[in-house]
Amino acid sequence: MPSLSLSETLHRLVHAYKKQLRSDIAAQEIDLPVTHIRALKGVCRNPESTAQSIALRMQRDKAQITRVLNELQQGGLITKIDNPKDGRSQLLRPTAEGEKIMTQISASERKTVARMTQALSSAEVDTFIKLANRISKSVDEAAASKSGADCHAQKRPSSKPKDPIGKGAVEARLMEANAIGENHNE
Amino acid sequence: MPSLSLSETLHRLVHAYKKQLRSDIAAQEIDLPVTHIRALKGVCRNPESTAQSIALRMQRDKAQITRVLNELQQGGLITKIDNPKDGRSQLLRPTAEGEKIMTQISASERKTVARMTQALSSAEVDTFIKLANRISKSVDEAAASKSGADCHAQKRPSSKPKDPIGKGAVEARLMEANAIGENHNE
DNA sequence: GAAGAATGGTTGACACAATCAACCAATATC
DNA sequence: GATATTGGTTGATTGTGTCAACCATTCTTC
Repeated sequence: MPSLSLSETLHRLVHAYKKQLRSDIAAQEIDLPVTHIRALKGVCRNPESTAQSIALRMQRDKAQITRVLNELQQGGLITKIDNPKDGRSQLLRPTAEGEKIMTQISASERKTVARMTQALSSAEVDTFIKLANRISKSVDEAAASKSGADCHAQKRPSSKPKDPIGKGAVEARLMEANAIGENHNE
Repeated sequence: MPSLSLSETLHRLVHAYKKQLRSDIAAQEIDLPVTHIRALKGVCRNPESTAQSIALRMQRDKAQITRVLNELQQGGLITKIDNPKDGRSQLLRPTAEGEKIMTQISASERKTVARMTQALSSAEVDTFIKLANRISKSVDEAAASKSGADCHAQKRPSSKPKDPIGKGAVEARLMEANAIGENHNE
């Protein structure tokens, strides 16, 4: 069993990452919690975002997202405009200030990612991301099919798409958070 | 199919993992937060553990560890016995109850890890862990080398600026030595 | 062997993160 | 039109992480 330290590995990794990112962000005099940053990033990536779409994308509780978005709005980083298609929701747009902050954040994150991956080749980073995503996917599927099913069979809908990736694009993709405007759960 | 950024990948991964683990743990009617579980694990693994050694191993603040350990003690899962070698510290030992719980937790964790890695070969898991550890190490080293230059601490007396959006350059100073060189691979 | 630094541990305070339940208003469905 | 559903909000609560102040013991050094 070579995998007993997987959980420790994960905790350490994320702890190190968050700390580093916060440090890099703070160094730019941007004082935003990580969750806010992620949400802002989501808003900037997709001009049609709503609270719901952000919550879905981040896989977080909508209550949490609501609060984060309201704080971003209060801080003047995003605006909400009434959704003409649905009176219940508002479309989220970054303000000029929000775009500016986003630019700085992106720089910080690039820096963070560069530090994290400095000891790895592009191919290794690529491998890591692929493996991590496969792990996440397994967990999500296990959770989705948890009730009742004896689930000794894999719920994988069909063949696992191999997701071919050009090796040259690895660095770029590190920052391309959201190619996921498309929903990714079938 | 979407290839996420490294940061999103990490967030999703850990979120998925924690959720799954909590679910598996709860299924055994064990009501312990993840951090408590990790601490208990640390105590069980090393019969000579102290609060300090646990904090170091988990790379967490000693204040947090103190509280977790006290709660574990209150819950009757561990005991503290005076350290004959050092009047300041106590050695931590699991109680019989603690050992029992630990056994159940281990089973849950094995299950969780099995789910997470069901789509991976053991070689891939191994690769993943190694890459993750190298990343963590890079971050730790970056943090360690950075501290000591700038970083003037700043305290915030009282007010509750529930508006985190602002500027207020709050420096995140890192002290916390590392000594993470320990390789524990079982 | 006493002054002072360093260490192990505790406590208070607080910010961030996550989750659940109740709820309102607009939509959709019938 | 009654009803269920959905997007979003709010309150409450728990967990997680961090900093600072502090006490007692131990170590250092003179």
